[in-house]
Amino acid sequence: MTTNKAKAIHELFKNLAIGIGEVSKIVGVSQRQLRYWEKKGYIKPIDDENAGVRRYSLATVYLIAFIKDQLDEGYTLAAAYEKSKDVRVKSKISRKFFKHSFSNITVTDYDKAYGEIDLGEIHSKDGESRQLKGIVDENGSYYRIDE
DNA sequence: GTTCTAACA
DNA sequence: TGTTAGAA
Repeated sequence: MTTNKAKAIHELFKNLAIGIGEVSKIVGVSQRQLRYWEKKGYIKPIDDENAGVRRYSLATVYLIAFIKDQLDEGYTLAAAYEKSKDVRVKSKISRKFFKHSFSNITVTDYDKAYGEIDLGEIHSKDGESRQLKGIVDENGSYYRIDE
């Protein structure tokens, strides 16, 4: 796939929006609740030029679904929202960390999906530089340090 | 037919 | 929070 195509699809997803009725029906949260959550500042509809109707981004729909799940598990709305913020930052940290690490994967067995992931350099106090590898092979998955 | 706000249950 | 009214 060309990067242009990938970008176009990314744009498409970014611009996807669904109305309150459908969100309510799909996620199982009443429209009343959605408007209430908005008033409390937990969710925000897409800034729409033709004001009058709420439209939610895909990301917001996922947030709504997450909050709904937490609510079903007994958390309060406030607690559910705090938790959503927590997973949001942690995901972001994860992405930032792995983004630069997973570029180098060597396949050692295509059929069995074995390989070695270059996780980057290890800077030890003795000044030595070593490579950290994530290995997936017949022994499972584990780390290995290469000289 | 859908969504809006506001108000009452 | 559900539901309903009346308007857009």
